[in-house]
Amino acid sequence: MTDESTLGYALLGLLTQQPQSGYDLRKLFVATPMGVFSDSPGAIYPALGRLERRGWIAAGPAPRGGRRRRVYAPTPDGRAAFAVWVSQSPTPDDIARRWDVLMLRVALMGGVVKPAVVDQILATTQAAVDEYLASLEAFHAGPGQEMPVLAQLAFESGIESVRARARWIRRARQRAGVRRKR
Amino acid sequence: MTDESTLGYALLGLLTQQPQSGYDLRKLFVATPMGVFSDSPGAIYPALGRLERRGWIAAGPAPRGGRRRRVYAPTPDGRAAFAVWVSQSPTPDDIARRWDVLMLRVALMGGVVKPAVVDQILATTQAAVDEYLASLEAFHAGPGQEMPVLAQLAFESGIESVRARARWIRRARQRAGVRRKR
DNA sequence: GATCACATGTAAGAAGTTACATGATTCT
DNA sequence: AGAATCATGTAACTTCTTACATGTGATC
Repeated sequence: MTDESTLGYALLGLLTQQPQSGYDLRKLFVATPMGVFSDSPGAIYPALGRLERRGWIAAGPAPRGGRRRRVYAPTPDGRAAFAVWVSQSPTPDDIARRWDVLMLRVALMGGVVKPAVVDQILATTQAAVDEYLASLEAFHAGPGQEMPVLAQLAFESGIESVRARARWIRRARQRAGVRRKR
Repeated sequence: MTDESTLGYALLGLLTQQPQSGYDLRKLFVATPMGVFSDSPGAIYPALGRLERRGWIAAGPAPRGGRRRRVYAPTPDGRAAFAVWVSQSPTPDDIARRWDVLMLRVALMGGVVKPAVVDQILATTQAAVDEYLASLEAFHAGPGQEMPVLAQLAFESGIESVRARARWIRRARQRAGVRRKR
């Protein structure tokens, strides 16, 4: 079976936090930065259909009276699949090109994996970010010098983003750790 | 006619800088952060085909002897279409969800649009980034307080990225302006 | 002469986008 | 009653991904 899409996992994670309908989910996606993973009904409803066919979510009983609504909740299989997804160790590609997906996993992993696993993932992330940053800086100091000025500037924007991530991850590990000792 | 894809414009822009083959372009995408816009032959060659059918690029004469190579160069129509694309004024969506595309435009706009247009685009970008940042901070200080700790952290990563962009754009405008006065 | 790297491409399938369709329910 | 909005979906289209196909020139 092929992998589920990022959007599918995002929906699954939100349902893990709170059973709700496709319409509710869509409102969430429109209202928050999670909308990057698409906020159109033409993506959300088919994704919910896929999750249902996989047996990862199931719709509750149809409400008697009131509007037609399908309130989905994750099945045990769905919870397990979601736990596997959020527990993935970050790959270099996650760091360099799918940071948003990694942050989605972080945002939704609370209550799903043990604090020790969260720490582990954040530690791996820190190492990978530092390494990636070093490679970008090396490029900038070396072959990057030959690029046109505007190309260099655009590249620096990328470097600054990664620097911001490197700083963030240190704070995040502290905050996540503190919470654990409560 | 529908819009060309981001990958298509990226290829067109690179060809504007330097006529070359699909293979050369692919090497570029693999070696640089431009790879985010896809670096697989299954995307690049069809994109080149589309550009050719649009009349935006044309292949030079087949080399006699040596390997089979199709060296593409932009046509006048292609140059014009590219200039239109890079000159677009940044939309809120460009700022919030397609920053990478915006940076691609910046990286490739040198020599294609007049310095005054570059300044104009960067100024618009600065205003839009500041506004977006303010909205994120308002969310963080308000409804964001109710999110789980890890979700807050992930959100803060996004805020920090945008802060980095806000700082970057100020430096970038200076550097781009200085260059102009040379 | 065999193998490797060059260079271009195609096929199947997944998933998103936009736009439209449909009906029920609540509001005025 | 009529309009707006809730809620779910479908259809056509585009483009990407992965994997494979093909042939030629260079290299050992």
